[in-house]
Amino acid sequence: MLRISKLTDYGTVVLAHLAASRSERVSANEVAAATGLGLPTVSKLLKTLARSGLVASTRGAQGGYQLARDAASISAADVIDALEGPVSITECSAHDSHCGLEATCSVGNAWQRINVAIRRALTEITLADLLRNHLPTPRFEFAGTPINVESAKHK
Amino acid sequence: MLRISKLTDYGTVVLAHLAASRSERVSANEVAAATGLGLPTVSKLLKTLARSGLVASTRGAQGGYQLARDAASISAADVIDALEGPVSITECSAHDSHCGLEATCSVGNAWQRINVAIRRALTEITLADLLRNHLPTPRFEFAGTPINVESAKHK
DNA sequence: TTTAAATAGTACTAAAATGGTCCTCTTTAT
DNA sequence: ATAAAGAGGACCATTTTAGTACTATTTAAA
Repeated sequence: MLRISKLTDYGTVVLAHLAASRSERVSANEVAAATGLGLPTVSKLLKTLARSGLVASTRGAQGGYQLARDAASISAADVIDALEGPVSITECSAHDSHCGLEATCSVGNAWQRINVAIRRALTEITLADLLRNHLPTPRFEFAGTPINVESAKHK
Repeated sequence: MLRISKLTDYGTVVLAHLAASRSERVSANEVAAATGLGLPTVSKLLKTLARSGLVASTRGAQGGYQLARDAASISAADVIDALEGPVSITECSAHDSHCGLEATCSVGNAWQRINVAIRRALTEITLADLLRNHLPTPRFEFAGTPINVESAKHK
């Protein structure tokens, strides 16, 4: 449910690597090698992240990428926005015939509010948080069945 | 970003209609007519919702559906779980070669925490909330550009 | 007891999103 | 000049999603 795309997930990994290489310029190649992701994929991600201003790029030989701002001021919401675009939680195909006059629009409104709530949560977590994560991994219930965090984590 | 599927959205509409028809048994046909959604789609949704226990079904002539419990005790999280299954926010294709020893796993952990936060938000909003929604529709910024709520709502 | 109105379950198909790769162009240090 | 980078697309395969259809089962009512 409500999952972010694999690309966004990878994007976080890439950004985390940049954050770890404190302000030193890193090439896409190096990032790929360090993270184990494919070069074309990493390259694509970095290009997108550069276009949306999260990383700064330097072209030419000895070029590369670095975080455009401090890791503490890049939120999870920023990353998602950059890689998945500002699409709202509901899409609403909006065929004119659909959605009579009843409770329907109310529902749309409610999803918007949910959206705001989620967004707040995403804004509160920064890249810096992602790095200092020697917190105990919380075990939590998910739809009744407990999720095995191991299998959900990057291996 | 982070959007729920159209089906889940429709599911909410369907549930809202059931909630509005206070405990009277409603057939899939009636729901379809009332909401403007296609009968096969509504039918499929109701079957799924029944299987996951959110609605109770009665078979045979004069049969139909009704909410299994009070609208106030059905959360948005319940609806999403029922219609999209308990998939975590990150999928993590987990090819063994990927994800070196570095910051990667940290990232996974962080997404899990984000997941918890989102889940809390989703659990706090109930079907009952979805119904009493004559709240002013909030206009809010989304990734810099203000979202036109009209186009995001059901039309 | 037959019939028709319903749901249950599942399979299938078309369309859209996603992930991943590749190619060409531009920039720049050496 | 050359080679090492990034910029920007185009492209295709795979998966997901949405929607439909079909068959079986249940049950109220004629």
